[in-house]
Amino acid sequence: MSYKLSEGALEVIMNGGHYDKPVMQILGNKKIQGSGANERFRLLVSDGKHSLSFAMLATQLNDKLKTGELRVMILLEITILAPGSEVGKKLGNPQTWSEDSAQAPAPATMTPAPKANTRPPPAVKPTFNPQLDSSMLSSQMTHPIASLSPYQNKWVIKARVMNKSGIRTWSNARGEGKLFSMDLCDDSGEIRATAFKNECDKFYDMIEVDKVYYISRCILKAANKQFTSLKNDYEMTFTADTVVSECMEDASTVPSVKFDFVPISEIANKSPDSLLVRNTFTKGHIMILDMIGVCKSAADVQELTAKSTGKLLKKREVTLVDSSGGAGARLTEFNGSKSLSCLSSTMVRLNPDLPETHRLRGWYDNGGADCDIVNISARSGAYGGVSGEWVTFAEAEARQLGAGERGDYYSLLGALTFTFSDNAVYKACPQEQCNKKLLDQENGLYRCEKCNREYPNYKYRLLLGANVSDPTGDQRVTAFNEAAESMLGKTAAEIGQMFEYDKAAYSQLFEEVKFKTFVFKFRTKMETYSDEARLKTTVMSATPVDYKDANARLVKSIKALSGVEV
DNA sequence: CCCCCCCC
Repeated sequence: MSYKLSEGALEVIMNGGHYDKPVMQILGNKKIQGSGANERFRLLVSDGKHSLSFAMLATQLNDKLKTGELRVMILLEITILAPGSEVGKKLGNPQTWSEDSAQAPAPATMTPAPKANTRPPPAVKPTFNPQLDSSMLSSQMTHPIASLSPYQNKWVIKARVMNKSGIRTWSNARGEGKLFSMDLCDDSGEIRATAFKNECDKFYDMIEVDKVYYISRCILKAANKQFTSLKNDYEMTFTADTVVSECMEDASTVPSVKFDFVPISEIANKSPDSLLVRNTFTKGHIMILDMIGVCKSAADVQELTAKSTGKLLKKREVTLVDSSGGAGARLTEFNGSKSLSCLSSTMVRLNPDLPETHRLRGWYDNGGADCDIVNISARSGAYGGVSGEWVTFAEAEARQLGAGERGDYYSLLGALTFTFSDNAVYKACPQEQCNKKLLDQENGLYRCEKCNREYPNYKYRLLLGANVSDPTGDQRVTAFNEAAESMLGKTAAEIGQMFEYDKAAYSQLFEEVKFKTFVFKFRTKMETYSDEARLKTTVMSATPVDYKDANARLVKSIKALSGVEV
């Protein structure tokens, strides 16, 4: 049996023409990406005259590839005329198809399958010119960003610059250089583009945020998901051939940046752990979000040195009120205090012309400025720490509180299950700032090792060991003077007197406080004693329970857990 | 080819 291929059909198709029901030979195939629904195969096809490897069996590109400069051949439907095992050989002597190999122009449309000996008709004027320059670009021939892949390098996108970084330089073992990057979007999707060295110089000034550009001839590669929160599996790199041209006509079809503003009140309830992006630099989880707010106050610029890198840093704290703004700020939590940080990718826009801005301005100017604001960055007490939030022992453990360098602070509603009366009170140095335990010289004088002095007098101080329980667990804690006074309900002086003169009352006191409930503020830190790591938890304060407040918290957590209004 | 996102 002989096989008739549609000789010349590839040339017609690749020049933008139409060829009805071409007969081709499939010389090979390659799985190119994805799996499941994204599975896609690239075929090497031959019409006997030319062969072409840019043929894809695709689904999602079908409706998107409406452009005139069809460079990828998409096989929508094929009928197998004969299996390869039967054909057994490559038909004809196909040459790899390229623009240059198309000598003759073809008509834009060519219907029924040509007879075997018909010479292919002349091709239409190529729509894609190797000497492409920006003046040739127009909306008529653009590709959706979502269709870009490393397997197809002849494309033009019409994209809006959402975001542009500053120029950054680097120097490492592999060399040095500079770069800037930008995030581009169109109505199909978004992609990160990076311009290195020469291209950095060439395009940096030209690229402006919010403008729309035609861009072509970049290299595409897989995006490293660790470093981007954009929804694209690929990212692009500018090359020496890259062409960028500002779109001067109607750009309204290209969407502008879409913000998904998170109100501050919602940020309060968000945890950076409900991660959108895993931050590999700090081993923690970060959440990237958009917010819009009125800057109510701004602190001076502070200079500090990063502990980890020794790098000199600058920071400036600003207070934003009400709803939320900016783009891609980083949510962090430090001892319960929430804050947003700007990343290098963060775009800060002043008075953006958005409905949300006007709404916020209206709110602020009409009393919002004077509103009582819940400060979600507040740290409780003088110690820093939890912003009023109560955690349980189970949560404290789950959050690994205390594992860090500096220790963590948290509040907890719990009961004293045991207090250790032994050595709970001691004679301390009478000096105001010195609370060192005195050594009894047995001669009416007491020696302070710290002050290197002897005193005839002393003051009583407390150092109380206790167990605290909550419904999820318990913890051995230590309470120093003031916290211990709160727990025992007596002053150190009173307790000292009891210890000296009324041992029974003293013992009774420690019995009485058993199962008393307090709101504790703890500082906890992992410490190592003879190679054994142990959590050292100190009571910073113990206050009686305000049950109205406790109830409100309970109601709030029931709501949060159940989603039901109570 | 970068890939840093820090501090209390």
